[in-house]
Amino acid sequence: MESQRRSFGDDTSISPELDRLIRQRGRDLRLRKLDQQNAVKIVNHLIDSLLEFLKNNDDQPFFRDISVLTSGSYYEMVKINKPNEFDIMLKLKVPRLVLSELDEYQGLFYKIMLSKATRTEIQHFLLEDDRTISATKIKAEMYRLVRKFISNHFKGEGWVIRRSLVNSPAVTLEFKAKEKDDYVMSVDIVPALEVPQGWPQAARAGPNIKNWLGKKNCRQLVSKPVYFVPKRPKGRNLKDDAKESWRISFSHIEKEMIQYHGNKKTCCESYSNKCCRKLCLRLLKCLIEGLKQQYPKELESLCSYHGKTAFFHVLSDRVQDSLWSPGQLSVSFMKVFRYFERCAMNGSLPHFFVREHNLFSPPAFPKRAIVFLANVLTEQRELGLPALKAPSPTSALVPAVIHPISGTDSIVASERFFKHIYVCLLVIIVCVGIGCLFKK
DNA sequence: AGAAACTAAGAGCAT
DNA sequence: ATGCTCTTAGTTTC
Repeated sequence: MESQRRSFGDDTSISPELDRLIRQRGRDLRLRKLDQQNAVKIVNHLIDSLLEFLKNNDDQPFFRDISVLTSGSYYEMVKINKPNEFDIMLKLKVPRLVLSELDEYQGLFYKIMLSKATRTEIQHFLLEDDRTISATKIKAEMYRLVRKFISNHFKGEGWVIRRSLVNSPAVTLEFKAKEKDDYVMSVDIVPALEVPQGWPQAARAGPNIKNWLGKKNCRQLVSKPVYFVPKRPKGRNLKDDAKESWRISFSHIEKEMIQYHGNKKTCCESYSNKCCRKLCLRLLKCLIEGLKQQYPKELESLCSYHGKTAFFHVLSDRVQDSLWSPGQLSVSFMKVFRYFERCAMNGSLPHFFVREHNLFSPPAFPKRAIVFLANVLTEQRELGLPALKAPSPTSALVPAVIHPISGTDSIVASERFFKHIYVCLLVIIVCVGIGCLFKK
């Protein structure tokens, strides 16, 4: 009995050293105010100018009527180490839409059509049927506009547009300071369609937050619109619909849940009722980054969104504010960690809003990677979380942006590119070889 | 549309 | 280390 409790979910066994490590690391992860000031000056200038450019641009009226939705960890206030990644969603005004879920993707990817024919500006972004909104066309135009903006207004100011990746919804801008090579920032700009007319069927049940945030807040959140970003599922040989597909995004809901995270309204209102929920998420993000750095190949499909999702599941189950008091930091973090570990062991991490979609299912997350992750997490726990110790401040500057919406590491695509080259070379060599044989 | 009010969190200082 | 205030950035509201 005793030993069984120890091997499952027993959190009483946190050693003083582990407790100290968790607290120390939690402090180190803070963003320095000076870094923030420097970053914000540059990034806000960029975003303000980009908005002005888009609102006044003459050649693409559809992108004139936009509004900004800041998202991602910086704007959720859970960014760790350095303020070097910013996520901006640009909401595009669209007429009434009809969504149809793509089979095989359990409610995450959709084909989006206009509910009736239109003569508004969106007509240039439709497929031949004059109804279906083309994700690739919208993304390509976003890219073209951002590139035009940079070359017209930001020449030589340190901003470079990153090569577009087929699986990412974002146009990514990178900032490199001239003097300091190591100073890198990135801004992801993601076009998004707003769908105010209720959540799609797959998410209709709503997130499991009634006990945690209360029925009233739940109703409020569920009455908000959902967004769709131009992202196609992973994999080769996609069907035509999948190539033009949109992925549902709950970034704005996630941001709100992180902001109003308490069971009681008074949570984090003053000193006396501070809680450690956000800190737990930061620590989990740190651990994930550390592991990805240590095993980049094996954990290629792992991203911070998996951690965030697990975190939400724990919050919705462990609702009492008192359980999350700062004094309970290490206990709380280990609860989150153990849940994440169990998800990996079971190969099951349901999307928080689209519950039938398992984020730990192949092909997006290969079986091998799940098994590897489960083993690595167990090992981490047994060794006292060495991955938290890894000094990552410099590594955080390596421009491997994990996008919360895209949920994939941007580096993946470039690796695939090189694989293609290898394969091509191999084929050529074999052909030449065969040719030589025949000559003989 | 822009200013004011409000919130969160880092910094600094005292204990 | 912990408690508290001040400052700044982001958001909301009018």
